[in-house]
Amino acid sequence: MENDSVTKSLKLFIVLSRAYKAINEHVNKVIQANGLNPTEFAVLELLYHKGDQPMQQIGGKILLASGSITYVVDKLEQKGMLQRLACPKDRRVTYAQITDEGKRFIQDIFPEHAKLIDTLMSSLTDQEKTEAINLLKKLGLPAGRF
Amino acid sequence: MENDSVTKSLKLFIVLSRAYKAINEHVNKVIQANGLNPTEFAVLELLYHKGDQPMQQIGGKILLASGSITYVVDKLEQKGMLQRLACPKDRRVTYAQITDEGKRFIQDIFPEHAKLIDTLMSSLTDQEKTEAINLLKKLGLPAGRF
DNA sequence: TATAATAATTTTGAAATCGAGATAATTTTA
DNA sequence: TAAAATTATCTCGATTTCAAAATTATTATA
Repeated sequence: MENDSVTKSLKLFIVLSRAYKAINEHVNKVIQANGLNPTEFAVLELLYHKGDQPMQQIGGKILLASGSITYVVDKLEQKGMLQRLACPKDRRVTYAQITDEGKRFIQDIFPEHAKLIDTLMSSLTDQEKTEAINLLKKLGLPAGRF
Repeated sequence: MENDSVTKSLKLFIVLSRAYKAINEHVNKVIQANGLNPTEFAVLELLYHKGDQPMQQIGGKILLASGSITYVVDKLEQKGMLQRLACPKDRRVTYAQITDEGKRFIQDIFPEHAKLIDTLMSSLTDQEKTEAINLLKKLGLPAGRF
C-alpha cells in the first residue's frame, strides 16, 4: 500500500511519545521529590557537566524561551544552586555558574537518577539499547534541523 | 566496564528526549498555527479516533491532571469542538463528545499533520522505522507499568 | 437505612512557560 | 564616526498546568 510509509511514521510517533512520557514521568517524580522541577534540574545538570554557560546557550540546549531562562535561573539563584557572572568581554552576556552547593546537590542526586533510568531501560538488552541509540540519533538529528 | 549498561541507558535517555522534542516542536507549531494548543489537539484527536470518553479517562490517556481536563474541555467546548454529555447511569460522570465541527476540524488537519510527521521521520527507511517501533514498544510498555 | 468510604468533576491559587516588547551593549554599514 | 541592525537579557501579561480542597454522587458497611 502506498501510504504504508505514513502509517508507519504515525505509529512510530505514537510509540516514541509513549516511551518518552512513560520514562519521563518517573524521572520527573524523583527530581521533584528532591525539591527541583525538571527544568531546573536540566539547567543545573548542564552547568555541572558542561561548565559555565551564557544564558543564551542554556535556552538553546534545554529548548526554553528567553523569558523562561531568566525565570529558572532566578529560581536556582534563590536556592543557592548557581550564581550569575558578568562576561568581561561582552557586557550583554551573563554566565550562569553552578555553586559548590549546586555541585553537591547534583553529586548527591545523580547516582540515584542514573540508576532509575537504567532500571526503566532494563527491558532492553545492551545490544538493543545500542540499536535504539543509533536509530534515534538518525531520527532526531535531521528533525532538529528542519 | 561494569557501568557500561548505566552509561548506555543514560545515552539512550538523551537521544530519546532529543528525538521526541525535535519532532514535537515541529508538530506543535503546525497545531498551534491551526488555532489549538497541543493538549486541545490531543483531546480532540482522542475523541475523534476513540469515540466519546468520560473526562476521567481523558486524563489517563493524555497524562493530564483532573483540574487541567476541566480547563481544556471548557476551552474546546467554547470553541464548539466538543460538547459535554451527562452519563445517565452515573450522575458523577460527564462524557466529552466531539461535535460535527470538531470532526471537520480533525478531518481538515489530519492529512497535513500525518504528512508532516512522515517528513520528519524520512531519515529512516521503512525497515528502520519497524525496528524503532519494536524497540520503543519494548522500552515504553514496561516503563509505563513501573 | 444511616454512616462512611470511594469516586468524578470542578474550583482555586500558585507555579511554569511563552511571546512580544523593552533595555542595553555590540557590530555592521554607510 | 554616526546610524542602523543585531544580539543578550529582562520585564510583563496571558496561557497552561498542577495540586489540594470543595462539591456532588455512588457504593460499601455497620
